[in-house]
Amino acid sequence: MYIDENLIEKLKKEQINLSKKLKLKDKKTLDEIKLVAGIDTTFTNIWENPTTAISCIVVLDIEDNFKEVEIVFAEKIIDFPYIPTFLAYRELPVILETYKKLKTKPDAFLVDGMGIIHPRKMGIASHFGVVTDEISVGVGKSKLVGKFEMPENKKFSYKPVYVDGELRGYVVRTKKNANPVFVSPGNNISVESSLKLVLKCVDKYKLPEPTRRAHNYLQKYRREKIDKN
DNA sequence: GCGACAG
DNA sequence: ATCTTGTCGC
Repeated sequence: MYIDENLIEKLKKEQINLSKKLKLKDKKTLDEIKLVAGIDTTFTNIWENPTTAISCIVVLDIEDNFKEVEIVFAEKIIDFPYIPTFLAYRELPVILETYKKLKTKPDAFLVDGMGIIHPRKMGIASHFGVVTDEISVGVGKSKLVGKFEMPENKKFSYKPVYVDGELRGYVVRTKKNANPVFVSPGNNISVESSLKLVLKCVDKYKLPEPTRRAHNYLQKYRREKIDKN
């Protein structure tokens, strides 16, 4: 699919409209959030377009040693390239298909990528949250936009991230000697609570458990699929 | 004008 | 995001 400047402008307007539906207040208190889902996406071949996207959602009970409650996958052929600030247009379609397969109703979703740490507050976690009206949080592994200082090299230290002079999220050191992750609200949650929720989901590794497991299951799924062909 | 730019 | 084993360092 070829993207011209007109389409980009149209999508920008769409993001701005969607951002008006954002709710950055806590829909639930932290104590009410027990089932947390992690969402991740991979591709069979990232160089070709169209290509097959595979998505996984893992639901964990964070009050029961991150016990796995449900795991679902979905595949979908996608034909939209990766363009910074428009990630949702590439990955959201598969994610929504996966989301439809869930039998359980998680209290919140951790999406890999940004929430409101985005030029128009419409990172993929926010886009997902607005479309589904779920509680969502963005957890990204690298910077998209924003001004911040590096947190100290100590587990759980963090620094604020500002975009347009506004506090949009935090850079968080989830593990010592590992690069920090970028945490921001997707939808239906505040900046402060999104940080606290992610901290509650961190175990021994850099990535919060829901996201980490979704990622691991995807790698397994992907290589088994490729072995067959 | 130039560099930066989630996955 | 993916191709890939061992290896160096905290």
